[in-house]
Amino acid sequence: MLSKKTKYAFHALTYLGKNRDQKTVLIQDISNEYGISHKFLENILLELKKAGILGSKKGKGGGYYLIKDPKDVALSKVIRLLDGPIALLPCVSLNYYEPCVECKDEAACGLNKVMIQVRDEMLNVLENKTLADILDKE
Amino acid sequence: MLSKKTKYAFHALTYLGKNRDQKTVLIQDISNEYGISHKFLENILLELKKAGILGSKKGKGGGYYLIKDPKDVALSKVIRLLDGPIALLPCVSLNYYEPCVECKDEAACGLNKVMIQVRDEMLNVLENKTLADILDKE
DNA sequence: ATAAAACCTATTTATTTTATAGGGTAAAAA
DNA sequence: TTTTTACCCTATAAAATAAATAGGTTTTAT
Repeated sequence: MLSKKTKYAFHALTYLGKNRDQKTVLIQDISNEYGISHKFLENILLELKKAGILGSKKGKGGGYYLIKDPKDVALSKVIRLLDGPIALLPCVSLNYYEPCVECKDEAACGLNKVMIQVRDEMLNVLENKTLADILDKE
Repeated sequence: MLSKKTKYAFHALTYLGKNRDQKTVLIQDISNEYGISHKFLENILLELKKAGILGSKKGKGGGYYLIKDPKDVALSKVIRLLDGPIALLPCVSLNYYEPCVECKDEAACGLNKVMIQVRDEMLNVLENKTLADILDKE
């Protein structure tokens, strides 16, 4: 399951995507819209900014805005940023690989092979679908 | 990510599948093989038994054994049993559905639609691959 | 100057996962 | 029939992670 952090990130991105006509959007507006704690959302937006997805402007009249084209924001990127690995096992993660401690021989692990398949099927959707696809349907 | 519980369940099932020639296998043997706490594993095997995947025999010479044909144990069943939902959002879970609290209109949610796709791709593997597929590769 | 807003770091609280404890119960061997 | 063996069950504790909060700092428009 995705964490609330990731879910909130998607909500925020959706909101910002819908309001691209505005120069900036306040954290407050987004947290009001979805009933998310202001401070919690603040941390999330900061991460999205550090990742180069959002831009911001400080001071009066400031706020956040989408810096990337929605079609260039893959869903996988957002999930990895806030939640970490997409794969179901650390030993098949592309971005957060770790061997399974109890596994003697990864090459001979049947579970490993199936989970690679699952990962690839997930990525097939999550790498190709973007924020633009979400916005389309709203 | 799958929990350790689920991972251990797969290890145990693999071990039992490999040793189907024996009448029974001791918890101790499995926990030794993978370095899993005896008591923790005990709980997991019990759940697998309640779900009709394993059988057991009490008393001296007792232990656990596979009651189902490995090809009839879908990976999805094991995951749902120990971990719960496979879907990435509660609002797209087939077996553990719950609406997202912050979501006003599920039918108009773009994220919902994409996550249904992800779920279906995952299930396409996890429902069709079974314990037999894992055993094959070991 | 002042007010408004993002920025930053740390801490606390809550929840979930993992593990442990300790006995109860059934079955089989001797 | 006694004893051993190992499953069965419930409750609790410890650890890890996720979620939320706190309080100050910096920047900018007016």
